[in-house]
Amino acid sequence: MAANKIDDEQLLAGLLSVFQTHGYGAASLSLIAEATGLQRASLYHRFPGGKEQMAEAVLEQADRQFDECVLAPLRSDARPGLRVRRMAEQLAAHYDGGRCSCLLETLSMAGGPPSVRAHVKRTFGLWLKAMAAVAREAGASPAVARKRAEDAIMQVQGGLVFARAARDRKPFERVLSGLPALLTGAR
Amino acid sequence: MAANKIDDEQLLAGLLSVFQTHGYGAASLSLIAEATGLQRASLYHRFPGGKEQMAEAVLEQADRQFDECVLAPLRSDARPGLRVRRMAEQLAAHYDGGRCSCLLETLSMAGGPPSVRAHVKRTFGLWLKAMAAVAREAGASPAVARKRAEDAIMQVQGGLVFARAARDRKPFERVLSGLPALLTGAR
DNA sequence: GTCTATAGCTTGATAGAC
DNA sequence: GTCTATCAAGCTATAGAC
Repeated sequence: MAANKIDDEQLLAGLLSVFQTHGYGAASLSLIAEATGLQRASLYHRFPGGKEQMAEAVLEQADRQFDECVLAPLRSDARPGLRVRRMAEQLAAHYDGGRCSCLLETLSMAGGPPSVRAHVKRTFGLWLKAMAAVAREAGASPAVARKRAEDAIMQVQGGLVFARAARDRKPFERVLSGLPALLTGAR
Repeated sequence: MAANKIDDEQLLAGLLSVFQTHGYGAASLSLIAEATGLQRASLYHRFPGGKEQMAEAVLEQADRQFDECVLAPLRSDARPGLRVRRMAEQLAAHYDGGRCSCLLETLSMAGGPPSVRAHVKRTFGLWLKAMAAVAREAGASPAVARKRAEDAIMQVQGGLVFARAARDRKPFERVLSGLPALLTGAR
């Protein structure tokens, strides 16, 4: 088993940065080759399914990373407010304080293959469920918990769009610090 | 002055739909030609500056439309809560209940020319200012008014991203109906 | 003002040397 | 496993007929 010149971690990091910033349609193999350090033909050796498979791989990696880093704190045995605060800290790191766009946002744009859009929808559902579970533990009814989780996702996504479009990351940071109160229903 | 086969309104509507759904980088001239009913070469006659000028034109049109339809209700002499409710109704129509992405969101992605990204930032500023003015009239301090306006924009943008990515428009509708209370500070 | 035709480049993807 | 070379198709943009 000949060693890969570029290991999977580097490869997926390059793929992530390109899909995250350009979306599916505008992510060209030239951009990906540049970001990963591999030639286009080498990318097809690692991903025979082409660009679609590359996007799938980066979504799977993002799922794992998101679960291990961002959602993991939600499953601790601390009190709900503290758990959410830790998730917010992980979110801040994950999105580099608002400097990065969300992969789910950019890959949900028109032009991508149905499999990719379906994956994005599914991942959104997992995130929603994890946050609603904490809201429930904080005392909310199922309906209210879901509503709070939806609000949390919308505020995070909106904060990221605002940061990118208005080039002002402060509101995003404010959203993150407000998440514990939002999800637990604290005043 | 020979009559245009496609009038400016149709032309800009086609441009809008393409840039809105695909962003700048993935908006190809073929897609634009198909959406507008003009051949690629004819598009260059109307927009000698090419794709960049097309994006600028659609942003200018969007600014006008946004000001005339969405922001106009904010300048009426009704009480603040009612003004915001009318804006929310216009927003619902503008984004077709969450079926459309926001042009400002898609054009703020990487890959577009600096002039386009600068225009997007400026338009965000106008929107922010208009909503902050209503919040002030409802009794908020300048700082609080700005914060409320930022929250409103983030929730709307987040709601649109959620609708597209999770394919669920309900939370976006809920955001719109909550805007009057959010901006006026009502409980 | 719109069209057909075309230039020159880039795209996604493949073949084959090493 | 990665590379260079290549393909057909797509791209942005231009030239010139009508």
